[in-house]
Amino acid sequence: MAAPAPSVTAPSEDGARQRIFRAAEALVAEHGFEPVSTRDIVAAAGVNIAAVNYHYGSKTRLMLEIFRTRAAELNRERTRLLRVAIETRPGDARAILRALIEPPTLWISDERRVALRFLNRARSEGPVEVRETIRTDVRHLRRFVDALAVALPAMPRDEVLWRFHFALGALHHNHAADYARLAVLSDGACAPDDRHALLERLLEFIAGGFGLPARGDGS
Amino acid sequence: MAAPAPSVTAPSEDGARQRIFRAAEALVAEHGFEPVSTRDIVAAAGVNIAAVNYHYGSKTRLMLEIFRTRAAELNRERTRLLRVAIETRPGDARAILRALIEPPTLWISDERRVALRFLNRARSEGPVEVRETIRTDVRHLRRFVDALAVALPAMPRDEVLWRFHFALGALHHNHAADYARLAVLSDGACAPDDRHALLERLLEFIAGGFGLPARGDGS
DNA sequence: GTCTATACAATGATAGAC
DNA sequence: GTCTATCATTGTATAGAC
Repeated sequence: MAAPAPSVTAPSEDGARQRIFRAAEALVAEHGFEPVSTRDIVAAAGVNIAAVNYHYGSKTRLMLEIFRTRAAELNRERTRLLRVAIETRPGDARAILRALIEPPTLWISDERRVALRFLNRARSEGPVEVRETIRTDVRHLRRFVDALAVALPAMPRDEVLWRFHFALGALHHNHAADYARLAVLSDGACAPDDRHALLERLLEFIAGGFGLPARGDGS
Repeated sequence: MAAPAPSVTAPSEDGARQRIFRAAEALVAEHGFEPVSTRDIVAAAGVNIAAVNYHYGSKTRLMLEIFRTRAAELNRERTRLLRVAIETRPGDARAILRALIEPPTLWISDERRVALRFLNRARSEGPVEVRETIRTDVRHLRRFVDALAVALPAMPRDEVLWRFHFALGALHHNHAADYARLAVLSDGACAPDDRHALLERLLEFIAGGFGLPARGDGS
């Protein structure tokens, strides 16, 4: 979050470790896990084949580290937006859902795009250990479920949880391949170019799934 | 489709080819693509290592064949239900959506469960060629989009397509891992044991996403 | 046509020298 | 910290027996 602090010992501030991280993230984001070999990564990073194991232990642990780093960044932003939503619009379930889906929809700067594509690929194609982490680490999601339960007091908690589950499905169905399929199905009419419009569409779909009335006034 | 015709030459009616198919499907359904090697498959099928290449050309082509077979079965059933829905409940968008999600939710016999788990895994973890097929072969989905457009004449076709896209996301978010995550998140309260209840929940979520009013009377 | 034994290149990982 | 050499395992290919 703060600018990189200059260090006396200069502990590989942009050393081999960082270069491996960036190269692996970029290659996997573009080509996927399966086609990217350790040798591809070290070639792009300009380091020796053994460096991956030295710095990260294994290819899988490298991928886990990238995943954890980017997922933490994403969820930090979500949590911040959730706090704002609860404070400024208490009881507004739509604002809570917006905090959930806005970061993964609006990360569109070059750097963020790469991070997002890596995260999306990791979710489905990633090594078993990454998917294991996704399955068991749900702390960040619990905050949203709790907030939704407060905002929707008439809905049983089971019901909130199920609908939240379905909402995550709709949200996660946003790989490049998913949109490519939609493009085929729509003869090119539907493309995720306008991310803000996509955000509003997705939000309205999910809000409808939660039984919220169609949006009346602004926001 | 017809019963196996007795043949004089007995052309491997339950021979190596079939055994490889079944073994691969079962192993991948249980363990996933990555951990199952060609040698695991041939060991389970009781055939030689070269048999996979002889009968299917490659491991990937074997997986493609399994995928195409099971996906065709699933989509045949969907299409049949869609036809019934259009005939008996013309203009009922909820009935159309039900035809889409019922087969992949209610395939619960032992044999169907295996086929479904394979299809779900193929969708995310599968080889690039399988995902390529999923991306480009959308004929079966087009029928549903067309039917929905007829049933929802006030909704622009773009809007139908986008909501259909989100609905597929909610529907496909039903891997074992996804439900495991929901179980963690709900402290064990939510589990997909009752598939009929799951079907109704999912249908109501998607119907809400399409802006349909909450279900009034039966069905 | 069907199956087997064997070989091959590429992969992720590791040991040990420097 | 970095490198070279080497390892077992992977998917695949081929030659030849039945």
